[in-house]
Amino acid sequence: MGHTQPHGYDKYAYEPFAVTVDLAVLTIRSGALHVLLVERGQDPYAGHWALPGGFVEPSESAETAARRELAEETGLADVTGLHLEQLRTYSEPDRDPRMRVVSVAFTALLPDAPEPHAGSDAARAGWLAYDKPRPLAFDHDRILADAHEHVGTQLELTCLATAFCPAEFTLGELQHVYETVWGTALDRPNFRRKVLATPGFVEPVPGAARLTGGRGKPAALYRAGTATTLQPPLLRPNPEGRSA
Amino acid sequence: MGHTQPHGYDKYAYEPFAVTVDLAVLTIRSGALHVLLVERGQDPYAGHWALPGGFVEPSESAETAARRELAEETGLADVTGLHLEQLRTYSEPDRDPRMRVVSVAFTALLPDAPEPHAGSDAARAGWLAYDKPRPLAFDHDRILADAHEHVGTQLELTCLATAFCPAEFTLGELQHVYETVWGTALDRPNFRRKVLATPGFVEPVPGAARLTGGRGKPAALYRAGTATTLQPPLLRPNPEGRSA
DNA sequence: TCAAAAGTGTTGTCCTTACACCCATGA
DNA sequence: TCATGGGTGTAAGGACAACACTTTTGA
Repeated sequence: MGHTQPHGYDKYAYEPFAVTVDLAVLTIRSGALHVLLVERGQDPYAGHWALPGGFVEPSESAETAARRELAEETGLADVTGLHLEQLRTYSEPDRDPRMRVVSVAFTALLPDAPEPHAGSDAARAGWLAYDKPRPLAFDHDRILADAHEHVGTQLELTCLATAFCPAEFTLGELQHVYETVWGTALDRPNFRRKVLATPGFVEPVPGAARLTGGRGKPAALYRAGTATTLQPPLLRPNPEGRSA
Repeated sequence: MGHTQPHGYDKYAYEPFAVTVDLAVLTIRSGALHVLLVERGQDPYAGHWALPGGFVEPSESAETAARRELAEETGLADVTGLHLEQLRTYSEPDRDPRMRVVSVAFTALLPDAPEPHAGSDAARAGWLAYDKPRPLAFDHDRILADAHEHVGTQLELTCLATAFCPAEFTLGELQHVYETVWGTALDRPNFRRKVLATPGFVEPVPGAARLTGGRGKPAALYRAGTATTLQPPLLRPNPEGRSA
């Protein structure tokens, strides 16, 4: 911004850039990772699934636009508290065949999954299992993969996992978040100790317990704590590469 | 991209967005962290220091534009191998008083510091000590702070530190990178063991040694290895918050 | 009484830390 | 011979992995 300006201040000297947001909205449904997708109603990629998103309006920041789109697509009344995080920006010149589109991608994590409504441009909208619905329109496969990788890394380093859980949750549910996103099983005793040993990760709800699935011993309930970072980190069992 | 399009395909229906890149180019000079800055020649912020950057051209991705700007600003002939990483995108509507500018910010790390040339729009360009030159123009203070934080976190998790070093370096120099970016002292024996115990972090240059500053025992030389991630991470001594 | 899920205990291994100490070089 | 920086050794403490085991519920 404000640097070398090839042709002075003529705002229309160049082919304009469109700026959009794309949202990788993740949730856990019936024990599996799901992603919010819309089915495109028009070309290009008519009939393909795509990430929800839309244009940044003149008075908005990308973050504001993302939150507005999230509210519109999920039908959630209050998205102010939801975890929304910028992923990265995709700007390859040919990523949209119609014109030059630069897209700021976000990840959002939801505790449970209200049914979405289809927007103006979309034929359908819904939660689809993470593994299934490829290929997506445009470069959305890559964006979604980047989002998954990013969330996986964030689980190692931060207390983000609680964003997938409702206000009160059991440690088993929290562990299930990790196992679902990472695709690996964790040792329950060790996970439990690690979480409880991290100050501010979770705080107990006194006296409360929940019967989980009707089977087994009732589990104590916890709320998300105030801490944001995990020190030391909670590393994935499979020592596989991280990008970031 | 390709989602709800309020007014069809009229590319000029809206006030256009300008898309730029901003570069936080960091290096270590005489033992201190330095950042590449340009002094603005025109309003707004004439006479203020700012991060180098410029417009993304119609045929470029943001990454390509960033690499081009880096080459132009530093005068380096070959920037293909240099470490360049997308930081995040800044899109607040009022961040440039002239028009709507969305900027994709990058971090770049350089081993040594060739003197930069001032560009067309800039009065001067140069390496300034990281702590000194505030406030910068626009929201560049925040971008620079985010870049610093990001690099600090990357040093914990990846083998990125070698990007600050020349092709052959001593372990003392590598340790100095950590100490400079983090602002903390590290225990030399432990640092040494940690680095050497990580396969692919560094590889020894057989038989080579360098007299460091003319004083002390000559140090063995190492080259950057092929590994990219640190497993397990090399945590900062001061357990202070990370953002991400 | 059994299956299922929560929760506790224990042990060995690895990593980290905080040191003490020796080595090679220039002044 | 001293200051300076490189390099090795070591013992204590913490974190983690693996596993056995107990508890509490519904069927």
